[in-house]
Amino acid sequence: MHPDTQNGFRALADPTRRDILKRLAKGEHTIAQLTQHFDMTRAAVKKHLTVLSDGGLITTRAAGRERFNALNPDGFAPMRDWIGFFDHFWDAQLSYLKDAIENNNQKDQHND
Amino acid sequence: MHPDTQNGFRALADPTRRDILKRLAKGEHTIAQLTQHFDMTRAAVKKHLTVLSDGGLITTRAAGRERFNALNPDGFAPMRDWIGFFDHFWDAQLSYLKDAIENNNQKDQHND
DNA sequence: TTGACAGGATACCAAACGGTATCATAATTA
DNA sequence: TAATTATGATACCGTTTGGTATCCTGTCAA
Repeated sequence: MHPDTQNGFRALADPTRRDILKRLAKGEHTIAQLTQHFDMTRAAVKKHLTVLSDGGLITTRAAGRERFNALNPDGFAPMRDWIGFFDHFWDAQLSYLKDAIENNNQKDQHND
Repeated sequence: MHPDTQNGFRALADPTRRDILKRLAKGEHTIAQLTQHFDMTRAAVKKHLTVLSDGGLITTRAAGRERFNALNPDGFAPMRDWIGFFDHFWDAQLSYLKDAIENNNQKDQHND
């Protein structure tokens, strides 16, 4: 369905990258700005940004020698949809639980 | 917030594991049954099931010498919630777009 | 009780991953 | 122009990961 599901989930699997996304949610950041918040080199942050870009979760806007990285909210759709598939099973489990409770009420009468 | 976010996202980052979850959505499976559908050994499938279990996405029920693996729909909540945080920014982008369109309508009047 | 069958555990391997160090390039600025 | 600044690219390194092969344990059936 969504071709970027794999790259998207891969991008979300690392805590540093999830942290980067949360920071980008507050606004655009250059690599240098992001690096200030992490205990790693600029090159390492750059690698994370590449993975996030491959996953379609961020976009980059060049301005002079700076490159502003920004959130791409649309990029979350494949993962949101994939996980959403299982919402149905959560509902199913709920109704199963409801049935179980009702059955228990009946079963209580003959102590089973 | 959710302690299992890391293990959950890690579990979802592999296509074989996502495939396993889709198959478990159809009902319980033993390791041997799952292995039939994949081009890998039972030991490899077992490793994937361990990762899925660490992520809280499946549960296991023992019956004799068989062990039935089942979906744990509740386990998806941490990832669903984490991604859900960014729904707000999608809305924000939409309203930004709406504003941009409205501004463009005004701007059209002086061709800017 | 002895096989056969389902699964667990571990050692091992190649590839991918997260990170650093280093060098190269383009754009500001003194 | 020369120095500085912001970034990109790449080689390299230790660890993790996905996979196999192998052996061990527990359960069912002759």
